Amino acid sequence: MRPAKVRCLTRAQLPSDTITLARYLLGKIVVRDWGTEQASGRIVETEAYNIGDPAGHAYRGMTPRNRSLFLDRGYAYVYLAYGTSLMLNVSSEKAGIGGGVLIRALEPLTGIEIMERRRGTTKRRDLTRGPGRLAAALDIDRRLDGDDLCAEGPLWLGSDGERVKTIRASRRIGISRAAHRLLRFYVADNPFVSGAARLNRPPTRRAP
DNA sequence: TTGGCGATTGGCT
DNA sequence: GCCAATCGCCAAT
Repeated sequence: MRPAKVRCLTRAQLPSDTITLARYLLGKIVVRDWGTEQASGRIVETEAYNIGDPAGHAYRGMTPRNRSLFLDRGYAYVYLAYGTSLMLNVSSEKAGIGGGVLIRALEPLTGIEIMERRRGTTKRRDLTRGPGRLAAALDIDRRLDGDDLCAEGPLWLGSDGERVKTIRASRRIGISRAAHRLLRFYVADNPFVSGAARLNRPPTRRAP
């Protein structure tokens, strides 16, 4: 059976609220197109950085770096973290309002060999598990900042109709402000989700 | 002009 | 689990 056709998401399909979008994007597909070849992966983990979030890059207003977060929803915001790792975000609010969804992990779908080459490993599970890793695998850098993800250009968002079964939430990874908020979303029991195992278990009730 | 600080990763103990 | 690498950003000087 051939894989289902991947259709580009339209801007109208995207929820115009950061947290709703972060959940909506789980199960959707990131496609990287170099013209002669292509690679893609299914989104299995996201984090929401919504309006008024002190952990979000948009919190202090627009700057040269973060201006893409203030575009209409569905545009790429790409930045370098720690001087070593590039991060892919999807702008998530109306034009003029800053918000974004960080894509934290993908399940590799196509173009596996390209991603293996770019990552210097053939360990399938490590190819796109983690935001810096998936950006490296897909050759995503600041040149793609501001790219329209709702158009079939070098980088776009698609769907093959697949729906994720169970979405779980946790604290976000690697931040200190608003750290308790449950704004990280991931597909339950998916091996390509990043983060420590204890973050990826179902919520447990506190002992009495 | 400068210095502190990350939405991480990979290597080593 | 701990920690160094590495560098662009930006608030404050």
